[in-house]
Amino acid sequence: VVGRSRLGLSEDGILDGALRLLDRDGLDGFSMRRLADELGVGTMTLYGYFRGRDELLDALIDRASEELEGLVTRGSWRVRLRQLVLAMHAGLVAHPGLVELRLRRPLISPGALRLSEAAMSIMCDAGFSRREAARAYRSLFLYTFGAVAFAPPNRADSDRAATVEALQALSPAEYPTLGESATEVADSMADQEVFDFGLDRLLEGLDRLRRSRRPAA
Amino acid sequence: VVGRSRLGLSEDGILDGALRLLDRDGLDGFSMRRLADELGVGTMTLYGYFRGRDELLDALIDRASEELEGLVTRGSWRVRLRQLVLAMHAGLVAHPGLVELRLRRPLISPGALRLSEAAMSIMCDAGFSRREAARAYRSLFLYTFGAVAFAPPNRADSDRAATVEALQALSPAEYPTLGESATEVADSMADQEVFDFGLDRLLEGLDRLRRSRRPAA
DNA sequence: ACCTGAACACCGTTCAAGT
DNA sequence: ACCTGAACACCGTTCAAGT
Repeated sequence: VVGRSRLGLSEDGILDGALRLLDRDGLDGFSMRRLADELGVGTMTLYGYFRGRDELLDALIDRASEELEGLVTRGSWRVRLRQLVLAMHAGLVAHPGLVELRLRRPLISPGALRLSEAAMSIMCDAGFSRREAARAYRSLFLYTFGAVAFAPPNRADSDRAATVEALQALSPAEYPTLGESATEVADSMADQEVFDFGLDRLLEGLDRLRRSRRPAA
Repeated sequence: VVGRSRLGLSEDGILDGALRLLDRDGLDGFSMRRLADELGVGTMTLYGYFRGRDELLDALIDRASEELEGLVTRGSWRVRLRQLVLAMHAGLVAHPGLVELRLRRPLISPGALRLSEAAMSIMCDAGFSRREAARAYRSLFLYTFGAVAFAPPNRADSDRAATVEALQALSPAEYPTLGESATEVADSMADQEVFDFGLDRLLEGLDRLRRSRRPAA
């Protein structure tokens, strides 16, 4: 289905260009006019395929979230859930612009709900109640999106440098612990393992909850 | 220090107006021209106080983050850290627009670092290494900002409704667990307690880590 | 059916000026 | 010192038209 219009245009082709533009220039650099230029068509041509900017970006999210699906492998509920969340994280990191523009709407396209289905099934099978499983997945979801939105890896080094500078400017009297921990705090801004650290704490806490409800296991 | 210029203008007065505008109309509704109108001055007047839009918004964040400081009370490290994170969450929920515009820069103003100082000192006193404490606070921070950015409470009900609709449209064959858990999943979109749930799992996981390093306690 | 330029109501910011 | 209109280079989108 590769473009059957006069100019070789199609919804998919437009979305490809949009994702390319978003990855390259960020959300700030994204505009309908620039996208049209990128595709070599008039701006208004895009409005024949999408009702407007918002609808185009929604369609982009919907399509991209289908690619987030991670291979669910064998192992304990905890191992499988961990893999699922790490796959979601990796998928988002590949396209940080998507996270930025998803702030204002819930993520409930069929593609995104595949992940929900997989996560819920892992947890319900493991003995969590449906309510616990729903809350747990929601927590993991918020943590994962927060991590990509507020600590995109491509920004890690500059954030680290800015943090060092800010910490050095503090008075040791008012900020004693931060003064002693300047290195560790700055490192945590650039540390790719921080996400895994928090994820493992969350999973540990979920495991404790599950064990307390099923003392036999 | 209430406005000493010809028009009664001051940096603080401008920031007050900016926060009011941001709370009322969201980041989409915020513009330099509208802020100037709101304040009853010419647009360019603002440029006498701030170099531009970005600097103005940065100043707004810096000032607002000082207000996040929660009263640190007595209790175990876990109780105190929990209160600190809940205070941060409540402060952000009061001004969701701030979260939106903080996406692109690290949060390292002195005001924000007060919270870091308090959290680091609680955890280091409790026996966490500086590295663990830094990672732990970073995880809590990402979780908290993610929760406000991707699940602002004022949007909870409409998100819940949209989720119910999306879940009902799914084929039970492809999404069996989600079909059974529709109520619980939809509820988790509107559930004010989801934040607390995830926070408590994180804290539980941190407690397990701490205990494993200090088997005596 | 598919595509588009012109026009409208918006932006942020530079510049040169007004008091 | 403090304030500002005009102008420039951008936006998204409506409308009326071109092929």
